[in-house]
Amino acid sequence: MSIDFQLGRRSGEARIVVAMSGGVDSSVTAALAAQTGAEVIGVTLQLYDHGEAVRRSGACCAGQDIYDAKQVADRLGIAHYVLDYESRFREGVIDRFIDEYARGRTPVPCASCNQGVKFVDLVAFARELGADCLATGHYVRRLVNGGRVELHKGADTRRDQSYFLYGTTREQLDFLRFPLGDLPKDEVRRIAAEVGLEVAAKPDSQDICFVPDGDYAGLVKRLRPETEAPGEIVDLEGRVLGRHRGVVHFTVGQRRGIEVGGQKEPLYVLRIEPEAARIVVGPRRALAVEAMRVADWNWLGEEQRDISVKVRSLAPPVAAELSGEWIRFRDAEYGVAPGQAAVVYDGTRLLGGGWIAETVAAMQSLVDAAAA
RNA sequence: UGGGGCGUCGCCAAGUGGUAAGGCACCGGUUUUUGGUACCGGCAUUCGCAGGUUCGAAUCCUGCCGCCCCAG
Repeated sequence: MSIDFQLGRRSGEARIVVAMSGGVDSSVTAALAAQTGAEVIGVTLQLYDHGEAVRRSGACCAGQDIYDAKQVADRLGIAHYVLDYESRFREGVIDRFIDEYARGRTPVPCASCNQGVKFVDLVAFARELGADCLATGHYVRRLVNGGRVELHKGADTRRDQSYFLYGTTREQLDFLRFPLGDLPKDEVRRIAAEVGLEVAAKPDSQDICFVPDGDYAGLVKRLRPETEAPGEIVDLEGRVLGRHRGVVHFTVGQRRGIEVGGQKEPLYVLRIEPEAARIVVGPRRALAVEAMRVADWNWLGEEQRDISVKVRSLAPPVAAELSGEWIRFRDAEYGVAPGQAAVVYDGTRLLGGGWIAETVAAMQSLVDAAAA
């Protein structure tokens, strides 16, 4: 297995910085970099610390994972640094995450992490080291098309991570490399085993890395107690259907956990009103959204109206029309939650994206009735 | 305390003699580097209680308890 890092110079003279989380993917990335003959420097970010060594499988960037990264670096015979980015991670990712929930929105911490700590701070550090590129283990592809650098989905569509990387700028993209983008996951694991990496069988990371037990609500509540203020659950007509134990527990589009029974059809969260500590619920058809406004755009493409867009990491992109900061879905989309990322594609190419700021219900009459 | 109606899983609700549908909620699992969604599976040996009739009752009879409505 040999990967061309497209460095524009003989690999023996090149220097590659690899972001190493301690997982399989970034470890294989480091291995592939080392195979080119370039000087490779592994960098692991310490992003948070839950006190003692966190032996939680599926986490990253703390305790055990830092140790794992160092082991891999040792085996590969490459330099390895651990950078303390805890305060930056707290401000750029964790605090933002908490604030968003307090606003009744649903954040995507992995996206803010990539577009902040990883692709701003770490890129800057790699440049300071005089590196020719920063390589990461993300499943996305960087393609050069007629002198233009493009970001595409990973070849293994089930593993594609482009959704979380929509905020990557052109300058960052010039400097970044994603050697796993063309590989299927099992091939990456096979390489890890072949090279003899201890992490070859390590479980994939999942959930929010800085929430040790999956209880993200607990974290939010500690810093923003108002998010656990009990309140009313109302329908679109304002009828009180029940009570809830804090807006922090809800996301637009959510079905389970509302705990209101006796209905003919399931209820979904339609809207969160944090000031009133109120949750508005309704049937699935009331969840239909025909358009959304997207804020804080990052754009890598050219002028284009007909696009496809993802409003969540899973689920395939859907056809839509782009007009300014507004996106209009061709068919109604369900469960569009403010705070999530809207990521725009043309085929496999990622054109850009931003945060979902507001949505327009397809069944406007229902919303108007609620406001009256 | 005259008349009428009702009481089936947490909620709603089929079922009127043949051996307890379904929906909602809830629980578990699958999927997944966000939250969710979706999908799959689980969920009343028992029908307000106590007797009785019957080969057999949630379904028929009797009594009691509780609730609702109308009339006082």
